[in-house]
Amino acid sequence: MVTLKDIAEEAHVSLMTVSNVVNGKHNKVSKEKLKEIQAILEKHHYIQNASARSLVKANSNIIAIMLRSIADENSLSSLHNARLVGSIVRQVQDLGYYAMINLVEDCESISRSIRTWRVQAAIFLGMFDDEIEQIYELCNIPMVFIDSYSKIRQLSNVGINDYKGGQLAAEYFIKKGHTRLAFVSPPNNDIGVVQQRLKGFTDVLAQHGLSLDPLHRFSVVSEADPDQVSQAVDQITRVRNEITAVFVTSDGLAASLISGLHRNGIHVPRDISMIGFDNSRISTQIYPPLTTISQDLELKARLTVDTLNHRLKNPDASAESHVLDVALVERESVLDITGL
Amino acid sequence: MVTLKDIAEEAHVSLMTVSNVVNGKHNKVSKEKLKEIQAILEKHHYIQNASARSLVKANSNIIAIMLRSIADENSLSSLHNARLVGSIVRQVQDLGYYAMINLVEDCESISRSIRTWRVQAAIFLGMFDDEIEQIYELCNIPMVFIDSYSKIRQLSNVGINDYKGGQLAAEYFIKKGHTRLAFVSPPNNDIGVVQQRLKGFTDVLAQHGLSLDPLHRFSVVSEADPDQVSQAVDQITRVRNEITAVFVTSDGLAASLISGLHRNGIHVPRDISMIGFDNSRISTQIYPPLTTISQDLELKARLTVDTLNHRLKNPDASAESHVLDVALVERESVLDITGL
DNA sequence: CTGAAAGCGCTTACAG
DNA sequence: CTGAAAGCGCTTACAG
Repeated sequence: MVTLKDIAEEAHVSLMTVSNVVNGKHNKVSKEKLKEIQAILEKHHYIQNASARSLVKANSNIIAIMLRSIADENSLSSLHNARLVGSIVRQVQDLGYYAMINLVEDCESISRSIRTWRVQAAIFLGMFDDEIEQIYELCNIPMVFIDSYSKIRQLSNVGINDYKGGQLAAEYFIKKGHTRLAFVSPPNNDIGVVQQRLKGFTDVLAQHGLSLDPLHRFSVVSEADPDQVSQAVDQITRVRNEITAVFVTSDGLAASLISGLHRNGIHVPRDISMIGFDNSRISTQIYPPLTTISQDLELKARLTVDTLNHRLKNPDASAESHVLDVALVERESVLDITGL
Repeated sequence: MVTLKDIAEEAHVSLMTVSNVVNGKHNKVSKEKLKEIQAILEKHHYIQNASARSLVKANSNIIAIMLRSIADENSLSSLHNARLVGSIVRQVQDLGYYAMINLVEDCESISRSIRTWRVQAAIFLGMFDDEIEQIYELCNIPMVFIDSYSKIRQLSNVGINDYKGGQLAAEYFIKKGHTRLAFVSPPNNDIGVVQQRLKGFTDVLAQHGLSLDPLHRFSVVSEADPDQVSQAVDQITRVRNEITAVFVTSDGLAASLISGLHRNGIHVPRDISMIGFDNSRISTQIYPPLTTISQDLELKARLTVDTLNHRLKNPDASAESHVLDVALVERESVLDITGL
């Protein structure tokens, strides 16, 4: 592997001069030497040793993507996470950083990999709100949490208006004549996103003198687990005559429910209407196409990485948060029953 | 940040002794000192500086995952890639390596990131066969290509029996009475996987005195692009009376086609039968549930990382390749028309 | 079992 | 504009 020293010898200059060329400090080098050194660099395909640079500069240009890993579940099997991570990696790379990806189970492992690599900034996906404070105190690097509802003030968060998402779903159902509703989500005890969507949903119901029967709230721990899904399908089937519409917090889960219900002879939207969340690709791959609450994942990824980049370039910059808008995308999974 | 030196001073021993403790060379340290040093290490939450270690050992414990990035497409928006990458990251991490993820557009960028970080091993997804030789000569580290059909002998590849997948689809269609068939895939000029599936498919047809009309082969460059998909839907719609069944090389694309055809009044399997590929989750989220060729992505990920790990632990080990089996999973997207 | 020396490849800070 | 010195935090190779 060619080093600065090798190049310096061949160019009959000091190592420092080559370093200046490599690092673009061209004003510190005479025009002739610059050209000559660049040619030699090119000829030998010189590539900087990131470890050496990282060691002396005490930073690494690595941005870590931390994915909470839940038991055996594949963290990238969710449509939302997969697309988001794909997009984040692209942004990270486009800004000249390296993307390291970590599946994390506890705070200890987060801090270990941040510190061992002197990771410069970190992005957190799927963390529980109560862990965030702990993480935040662990390492003093710029961090952005995605979709968190932690109460810590100094924290950068990029999320969406989940509350509005819930509102939109409820308003749309009501507009279409639905008053007996159900709600399906991951268990919401520790997930702010779910709590907010639920709150937006029930607040609108309340404004219309309606309410969500606790018996019509169903939870699915892992939407990748067929048993969990079919259990939810059975629960909905059992109350089919008590409800006319279901709000589901992810399109993937909604799709699974629709196909499960179909097997039980319950057709969407004929027998039950449904609204999903995310506007994932699957919402147009199924029949009926799914009415859903859309969010802009590319923008989410871009704001996340831009925020970190900004803070890395301006150490004094304070933490900033972003709340992205959501919108209802009308398709065909909700039946208009106002006429009935 | 606490260093070996700090620990050494506090323990009144040399830096070397602490290093031996940290690296588990416990036989080189007396029992008493060992305990004492471990306690101090623990107390200060010592974490090794990976850059320093990497610099002197000329390796990094980083395994790079190289994803071919195609224009604007999100490389993780494909169900297959997302799940595979999720699984690979888990395996990499479980074996004590770090996962760096790179979207690559050209060979240059591959070599740059491998060399700058002294990446120890690399995994390639979605590479074109003709680039592989070039990549292979670029860096002398263990590499595994996934789903490649490069002719280079020394190369480690982990793939599936695509040819058999094609055979299974054709045999099943024929068994169900289908003789006028279509084939939908990405453009297959440079993708071995597609070529093999097609060859398996047409070879079986030939054995039965049948053939695939070139006019019934459709290609979709990016299944994430709605325009591309609806173009394929229109093409199929136009020949609907000439065919009774379609073999599609991915479940995601099959799902999109089914829903697109549905909008054109063509129902699967009533009007057209369909077989997909991968047995992705979506195959059971749609209606009708998709008959498909299944492959084991978890195993694929495990073999990939195990192969690399083996070669890293045994520098003399030669490149090994794996071809995983596939199987047809029967669901409801193929109509039995033998009686008609 | 223990440690002093040299060096991995680079940058910072300084002197010319 | 140019370069000699020191050091980032660690490991290897060797001497005791």
